[in-house]
Amino acid sequence: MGSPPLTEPVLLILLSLAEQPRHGYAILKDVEEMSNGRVKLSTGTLYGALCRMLEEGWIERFRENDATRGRQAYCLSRAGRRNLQFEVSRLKQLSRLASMRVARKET
Amino acid sequence: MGSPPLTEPVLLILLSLAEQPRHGYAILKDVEEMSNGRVKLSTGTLYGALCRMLEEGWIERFRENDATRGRQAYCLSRAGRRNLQFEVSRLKQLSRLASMRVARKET
DNA sequence: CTCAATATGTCGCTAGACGACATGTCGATG
DNA sequence: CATCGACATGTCGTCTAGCGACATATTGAG
Repeated sequence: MGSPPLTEPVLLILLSLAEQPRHGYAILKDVEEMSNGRVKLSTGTLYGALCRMLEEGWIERFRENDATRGRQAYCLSRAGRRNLQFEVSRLKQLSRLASMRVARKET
Repeated sequence: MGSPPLTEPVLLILLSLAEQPRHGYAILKDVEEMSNGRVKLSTGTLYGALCRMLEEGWIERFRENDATRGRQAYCLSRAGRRNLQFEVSRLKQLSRLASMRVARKET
């Protein structure tokens, strides 16, 4: 369909969950690590995005056996994984195109 | 420094100007073509972004010799090109990371 | 003349990102 | 036991980018 409804924070969150189920705080740390400390998601961004993704069925709640407290983990749904794969292939295309364009006019 | 102040529309516009100077309408068409018809920038997005980029010194006005009408072209500034190169290398990194993460858990 | 394509620009709405704040648990240290 | 910092989740208000809709003007084709 249209242009990416996929913003950068959302992509990074999905990427984080692609590896393994994680709870919110772990996602925060993982995203920061993934981007070498550049992207520090605020909790506002994180939980807002998680909420939207739940509604759209990209992620699901993941019950931990020792689910003691509010500590709740999330995992990618099948739809979410498919979606992510699609977006990543798009990203690869864009990346290739961008490299070519930038390289051409080099001084 | 921080996280990408570089949104998708802005990246595509810079990429369009990286190849050659263009006026607004040509950028619109080029971006659409680059993305295989997926990304259709509205003029609101385009001129808003151009304005911001002018202010930040990423692009400059480019005088055409036959500058008859309001038709005005833009070109990348040195700072803009440097910035673009930086962002593209970042994009490549992200793309690589994303590919790995998505591939790992393949069924 | 009229219409479509070219071309530039404004305005208001909305959604997403983000900083700041609020709350609570848990383990270590004094 | 009191306290402090890391862990953990969530809300709220603001700010801004994106975008659709509208306005306008030129130009070449039919």
